[in-house]
Amino acid sequence: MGQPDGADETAHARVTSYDVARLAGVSQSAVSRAFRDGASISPDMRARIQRAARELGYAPSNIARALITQRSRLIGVVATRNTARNNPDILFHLGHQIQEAGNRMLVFTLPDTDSGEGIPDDLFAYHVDGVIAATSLPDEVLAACARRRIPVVLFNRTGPAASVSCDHATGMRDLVSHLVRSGTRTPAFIAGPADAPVSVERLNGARDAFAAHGIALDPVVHSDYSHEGGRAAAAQLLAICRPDTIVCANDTMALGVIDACRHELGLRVPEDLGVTGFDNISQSAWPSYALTTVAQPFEQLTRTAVRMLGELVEGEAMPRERRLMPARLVVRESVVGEGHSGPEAIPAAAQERNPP
Amino acid sequence: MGQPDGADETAHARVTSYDVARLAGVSQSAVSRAFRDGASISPDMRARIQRAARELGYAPSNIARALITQRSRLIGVVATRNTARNNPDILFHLGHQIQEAGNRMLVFTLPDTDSGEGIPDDLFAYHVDGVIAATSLPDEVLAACARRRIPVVLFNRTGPAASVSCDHATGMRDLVSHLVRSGTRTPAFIAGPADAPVSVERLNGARDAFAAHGIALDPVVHSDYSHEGGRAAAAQLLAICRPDTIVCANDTMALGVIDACRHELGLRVPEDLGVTGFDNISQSAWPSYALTTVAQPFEQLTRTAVRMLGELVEGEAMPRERRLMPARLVVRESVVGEGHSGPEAIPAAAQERNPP
DNA sequence: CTGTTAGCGCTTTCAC
DNA sequence: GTGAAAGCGCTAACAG
Repeated sequence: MGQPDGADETAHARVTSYDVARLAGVSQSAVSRAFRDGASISPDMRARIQRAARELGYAPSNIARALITQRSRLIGVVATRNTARNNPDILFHLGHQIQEAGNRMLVFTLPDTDSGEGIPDDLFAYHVDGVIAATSLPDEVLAACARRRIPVVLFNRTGPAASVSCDHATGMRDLVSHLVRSGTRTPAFIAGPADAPVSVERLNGARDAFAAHGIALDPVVHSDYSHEGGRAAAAQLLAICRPDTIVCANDTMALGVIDACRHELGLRVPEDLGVTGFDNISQSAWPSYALTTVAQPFEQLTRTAVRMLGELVEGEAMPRERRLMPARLVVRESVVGEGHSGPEAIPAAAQERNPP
Repeated sequence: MGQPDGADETAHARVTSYDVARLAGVSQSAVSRAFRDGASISPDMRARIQRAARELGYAPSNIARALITQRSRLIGVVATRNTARNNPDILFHLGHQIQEAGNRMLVFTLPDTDSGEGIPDDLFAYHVDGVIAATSLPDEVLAACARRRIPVVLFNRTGPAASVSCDHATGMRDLVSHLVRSGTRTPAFIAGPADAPVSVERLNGARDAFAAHGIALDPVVHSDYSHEGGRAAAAQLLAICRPDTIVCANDTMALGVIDACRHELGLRVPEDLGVTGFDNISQSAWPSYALTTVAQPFEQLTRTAVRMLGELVEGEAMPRERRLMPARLVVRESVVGEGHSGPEAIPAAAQERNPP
């Protein structure tokens, strides 16, 4: 029960531009103009209308506006649970930057298994102005978007649409160079799901880079990007061979590998085995792990994706341009330092130090 | 002219119900009915219309529908970066469950500092049917929603609206009971930001629970929920006193405390010092930490929030009901086990493992 | 600069 | 069960 809590009990139906117009004694179009910048309206009238609007608590309806304008100011973002779990910042940054551009983020979450067949109808139902896909969308969905002139930016994957990706291959090459200089000769690889484009790129990047040094990357086992998956893969791998370094397709698995080594397999990292990751998630910097990895420039990636989509919506960009953002090697202590090897490696607090 | 297949260059304007009606040789209202369940329409006609629609690639417009129906099927979700970072699953689960109910999640991200004054206009602009707020919304915003009959569910906080929260107090009481049984006598607390409702509840819960055992919780220091913040707070705390257990307001800080102890302060956990968290994020289960904590039932919380909001939208629920979901104690190894002699047994400055 | 008119794509009475 | 007409709240084209 309780008292009516301060809020007005009268059932206000939605306040419309018409109501404001009446109160201000002007036409509806005047109200419309008062709420759009660059419309031709006298400052005087605008002020009067704004006052009336405030009095009534009026805010223009984007829904009605979308209907006539053919611009909803809605950006569809398609993501899977993996995206949310492994790179939580991505969704936040996307939302934030979409907002800064004056739009709103409409989220389409897919279970990791779902291929996304079902979403296009909903995408169209809400008249999204554009789509950012952090999931591999089926080609038919992409084609349907193209047919309706809805621009799509693929995030960290490629396909028949524009895309923004981290340059995984180059990042891997830098990492591998570092590893080889540090003495790695018998590397193994723990990949993500076999159909994850990002994992494939990283695996191929690593394999090619090692090959360029005359080193074979073997064995390669697949896992699921998770900590538990990394642990299991490490156990499986180390039961059949003894690599000097395990290169992982992402940080989360690498942390699982380190935990498996230390807590189950009785192996020291980095003395007995080097471990590397990819992403540079925040946990990798924690001193318990100090994971050597490759940083994805998340914020730059999302910013570029949002900007690119904006340009596409305005018709200012090529519909299939690919933008690659550089990755950055982050050397910490999960592999022995350069020129050293084995148990006598220097305590590597020195490694992460920035040159003056 | 236009072939029906994908690579058509003709700029298809939006396919409308009118187009479908013409192709099927029926009225627009028939098309409308064909796409709403429970409308009175013959199965025969529905089939014919669906076929025509498929041929044209027609999907009904939720935007236009919203205008007439006064139901946008849009749910606004307000979150800060903290939410995204510390509990990434929340956003995913919310999105997923909102979808299952046939709606879509429109995300409003706020910088951690922003109070959210600016968002209500946008909320109204998109005619959201309801709002889930994982941030403390100013009372005026809540009042504005109430005036417009837009139901709001507060997530893990209370205020003049319905709410769904984890029962932090009871969770803390269970944790404290466990700690006291395990020998804790001189606990300290690391809280989150002083104005974070969740942190306040957990702090008060801990303080009251310890008081019931005749134990004072002291000192209490505030930090920022982050790993780095936890590390810093631990250093600060242990410089001035030597508690036997540090209770943290969330897991992330607790992990920072553990890292600080082991890697900077030369203290063993749990032998020299017990550490506990709250949330049960995935990292807490990792063997490097094995953090004793209290699990928030994230999925249940989000599910309840979504369902409750649905009921509110349908007018089936009390507008200010509060639902509390039970937390669950998760005992791992970051505090000494029951029946073992507590940390008092160990001389304070005894251990020196990792000299700085 | 301002008002009038038409209509975005849909659902809804209301007749039939 | 089906169709005709009216209009959701707004902006765009055109007069004035």
